[in-house]
Amino acid sequence: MRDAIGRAVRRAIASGALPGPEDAVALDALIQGIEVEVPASSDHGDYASNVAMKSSKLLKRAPAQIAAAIVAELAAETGERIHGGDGALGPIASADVAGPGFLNVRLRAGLLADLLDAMIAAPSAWGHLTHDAKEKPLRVNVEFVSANPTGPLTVGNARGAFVGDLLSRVLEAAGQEVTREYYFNDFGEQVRRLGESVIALRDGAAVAEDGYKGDYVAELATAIPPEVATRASAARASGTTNADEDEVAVIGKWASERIRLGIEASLAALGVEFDVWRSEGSLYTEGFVDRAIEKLRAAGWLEERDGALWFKSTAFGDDKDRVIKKSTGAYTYFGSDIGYVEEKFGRGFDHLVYVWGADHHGTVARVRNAGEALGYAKEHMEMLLVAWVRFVRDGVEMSMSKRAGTFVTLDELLGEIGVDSARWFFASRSASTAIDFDIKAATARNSENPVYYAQYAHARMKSILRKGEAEGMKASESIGDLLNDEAAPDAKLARVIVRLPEVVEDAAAHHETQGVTTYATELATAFSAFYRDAKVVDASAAKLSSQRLRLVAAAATSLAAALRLLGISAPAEM
RNA sequence: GCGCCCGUAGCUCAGUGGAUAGAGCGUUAGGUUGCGGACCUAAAGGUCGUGGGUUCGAGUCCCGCCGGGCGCACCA
Repeated sequence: MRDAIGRAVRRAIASGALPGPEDAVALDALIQGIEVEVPASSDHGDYASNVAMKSSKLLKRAPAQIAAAIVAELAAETGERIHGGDGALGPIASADVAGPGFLNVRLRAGLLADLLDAMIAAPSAWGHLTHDAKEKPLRVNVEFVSANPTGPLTVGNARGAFVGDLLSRVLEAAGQEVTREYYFNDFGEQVRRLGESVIALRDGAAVAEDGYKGDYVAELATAIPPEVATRASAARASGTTNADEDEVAVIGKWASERIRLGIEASLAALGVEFDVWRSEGSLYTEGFVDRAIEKLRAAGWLEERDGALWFKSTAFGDDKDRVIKKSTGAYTYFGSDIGYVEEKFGRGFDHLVYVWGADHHGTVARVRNAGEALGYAKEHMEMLLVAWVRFVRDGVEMSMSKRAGTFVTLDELLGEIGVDSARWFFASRSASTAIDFDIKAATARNSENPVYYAQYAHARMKSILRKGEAEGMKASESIGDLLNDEAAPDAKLARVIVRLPEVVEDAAAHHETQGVTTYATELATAFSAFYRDAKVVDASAAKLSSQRLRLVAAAATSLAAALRLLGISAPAEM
């Protein structure tokens, strides 16, 4: 639709109906940015655009005049294909000018039927945007969770896990090639502290003040396999002072890998699976950090000061310069981050997304600055900051202290509320908003919880299809004339069904999934209204029944596709 | 003090500079002989924190203020 209007604008200018602008670049930007929306009231047509008002200044004509010229061109438009469909789709039925210059467009009734038929012909592709085959898909790296494996994931990690996975799914649906990546620290202070804590408990000693004290540490202490214990005692006997080889290192490394496997299992239970697990240590052993530093040094972005190595981040607008290598000779996390940027782009990604907790916002500027200094464009390094979640039960905030041992693990939470509920909850809220998660409301298996509303509608659609089958009815081969009456319940439902591709496009463009949950709810609501007003399985009206069975099948396909996009199950029965 | 995020209905939250600001829950009043009542219809409920500005048009963009969250290390 956007394209159709854009072409109409260009043709109107080419034909002299509208004056050409002096600024061709501005015209391109205008056409690129044409906004098309589904009006709140159907009196305003199926689609509306404000392009005439937007372009008024640039084209030096009154909005109404511009809109009229576009309408004339649209009337001539034929063979328009929208929604990325392959079929030969019909033209726009009518377009008119309203109010201060809104362009209101109505689709030919047959178009809706064509769209539905095309969709049913390829149900598995529904909700996935098609692309020009010549166009190479964007390669995107989405790094998320990335919690260090020194303890099980807690509910605090839940939002990042879902947000990252949901974003990945939406980008994939939009035709991008996504790599899901988990970055973790398998060496250094935290892992040593973990090793020390496990050793202390193994030996019946007290855990140090800054050590890890959760129950899982005690379990680790009793689960050290013989092979690891042998290596540990050998390391101790050798009396080595090498922090990479001593007993603490051996035990710490084993414990953290074991925890990491537990994390992997927890995430898999949420339907979150990673393509790449990248350890921080490997960035050093494989030389990425050194190479990145040499690259920065050669470009003049480094400076020795007070015995430490600094990156001149202020040259890129940061508040202060940042240390890469401390005067002790040890690298900072920032050093790893720099090596990692180099490593990721080296793998050929076009775009990097980091899903970080809101507490990381202080590091956004420095990492992007370093990326720019390494020669990569800032706009290809995107940090998605995920806001805090307060977990609330009966109106009381649950305390979440690792030190006090009162934290709730992700496994516990999901055991209580279910993956579908949790996914819906996070998908329906924007990542940047701090939210309250009411565990009681999320647990309720009733109308308080919108995810069940959508799933219920799907189960009922499937139930109708089963009933039709049981009565020997078959869905018709095409939707036929079922949708000719625009005011009938059938056409109303169909208009909602076909909107999914636009919803996916918007979600991918904005990196937000709320639109998908809204769509699922709207489709479920539209189906409820249809269900109330139209009888599907009716032995006395065979043709109508078979057409409606086809319509219901299309509704089920679209609702299931929307839910699948969110990683939520679409049950046939509940 | 500086920076980032946020403030929308009683509650939890949507809202792409556009037409009458929406949804779910909660409240109130109704509905089902027909395929799943985990349902449907309707009503009440809003100075979009606040004061300016930009714009033909601002919940949306800009500035100030108020309130909340999170950061401001040669920590990890």
